[in-house]
Amino acid sequence: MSKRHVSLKTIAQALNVSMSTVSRALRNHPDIGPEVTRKVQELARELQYTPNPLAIGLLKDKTNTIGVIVPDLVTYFFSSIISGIESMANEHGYHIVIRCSYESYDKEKECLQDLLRLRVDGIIMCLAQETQDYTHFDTVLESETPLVFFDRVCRSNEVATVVVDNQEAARRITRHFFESGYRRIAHIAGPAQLNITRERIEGYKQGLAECNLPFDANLLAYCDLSIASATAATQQLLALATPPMLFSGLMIRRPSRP
Amino acid sequence: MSKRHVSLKTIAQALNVSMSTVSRALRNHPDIGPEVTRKVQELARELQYTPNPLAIGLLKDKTNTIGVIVPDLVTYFFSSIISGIESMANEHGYHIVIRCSYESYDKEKECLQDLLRLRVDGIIMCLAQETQDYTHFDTVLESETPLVFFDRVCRSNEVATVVVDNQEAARRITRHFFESGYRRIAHIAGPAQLNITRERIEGYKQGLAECNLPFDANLLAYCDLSIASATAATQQLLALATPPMLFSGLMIRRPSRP
DNA sequence: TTGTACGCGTTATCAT
DNA sequence: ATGATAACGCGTACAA
Repeated sequence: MSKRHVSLKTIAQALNVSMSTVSRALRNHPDIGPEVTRKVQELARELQYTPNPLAIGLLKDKTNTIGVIVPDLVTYFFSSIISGIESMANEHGYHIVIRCSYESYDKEKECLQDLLRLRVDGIIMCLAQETQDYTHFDTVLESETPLVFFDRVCRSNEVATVVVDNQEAARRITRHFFESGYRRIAHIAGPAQLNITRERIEGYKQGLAECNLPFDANLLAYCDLSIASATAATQQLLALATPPMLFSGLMIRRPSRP
Repeated sequence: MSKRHVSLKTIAQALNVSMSTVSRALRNHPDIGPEVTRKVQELARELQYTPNPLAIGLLKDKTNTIGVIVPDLVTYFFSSIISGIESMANEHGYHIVIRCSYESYDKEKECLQDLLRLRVDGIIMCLAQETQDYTHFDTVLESETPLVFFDRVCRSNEVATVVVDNQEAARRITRHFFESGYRRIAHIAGPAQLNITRERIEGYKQGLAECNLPFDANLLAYCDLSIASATAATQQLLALATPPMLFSGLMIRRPSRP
């Protein structure tokens, strides 16, 4: 018997009533007499009673826990996302358990298994860079544990994903510039082989087209995403006059087969 | 009955043995016959059985969970500390639940209560900037939940703390420079009213003394910790020749009354 | 060597 | 209006 925590039994014995009476009184069950209810609640407050979430979890098969796996805890991108998740989870009575894959495939598998073992009610994660094989998510799907990928995703017809919609973002920002009165809108792109680069350029062109602006290859610069090369590209464009900008938008994509 | 998870009962029924036999077989208890043990373990693997931590937690009054409260999840200082905690916790079979106080006193109290309610096995936290009153830690101490403060601390004779030992760090780095052959060692300090400033200056002077170097007021510059003012202070010192450096060391301080 | 029974804290069902 | 009991999943002291 743990004396560390007070339980229904503690209160029941102190008041010479049954545990079920205490349980109901605390939840304001109408069947319980007002006098008994008052006494029980008073003692509960005094003793700082809080229901044991383990017991409730066992009974209801629900932990109110969301598992979060990120490749890296320190990078601003991820820590800010964790911050958002924590905030939302909290607001809805959940708490989050953080795990880090360190961009490792093996570690990612381990984290995943650990979270399932914990009986988390759901998992939100970003794939590790190393991960090429996606079969370890079979276990998660079979367990029917809700799963959401963000940023780096896979198996997107089976799993809900949250990703930056690069094309839409580039399209919108291009239009935004146009609507703000600008007519020579440039774009600094990343490495040509990346998807995000292609998507953004596509959105950029789409935006231009929607605004009836011609596409001018001189206004499309490339960089390797390093600060130095971005600076160079900027200066190259500045020589042509108008400074370019690029924002990103966020889109939630639901699985096509739910 | 949850069909989501397989339990000892599931295996017991399938094999026509009792739950306790299964329980023991899985833990390689010597009392169980090798044949039965093999069968049980085989089926357990096949069914992907994992013990329910809620049940074990309830039984042992232990959750293997460490609660972590930080004022801010996004700042590098905190996210890197969380990363370290996660890593260590993990290595020792614990998982961590993250909560953020957003530098708010009320939120901090709330986080603390939530973690206690969760029955975490211990709490690691950094005080919110707003927090001036420290009585809300009474509850934690009474519950005998292990508590550790880091960086910003209070009630340090009752609670274990982990803080940067500014004085020792400044002393050591000063000696380090001396031992590396340098004889004119400067120091850039922060705002004069801060404790950390005083401590570092103290250590700096102590280091100089230990090396039999005279303290030269010209080699002590001040800044307000902003990049701009630190730059200015650096340039001021550079005019005098030797570029200064300042590192920090880490020390673990145990409560004086354990 | 294996099974039975109890307890951990809670809720829900069924009696009283 | 209140109490006894079962069930959630597990470990263990005790019985066989």
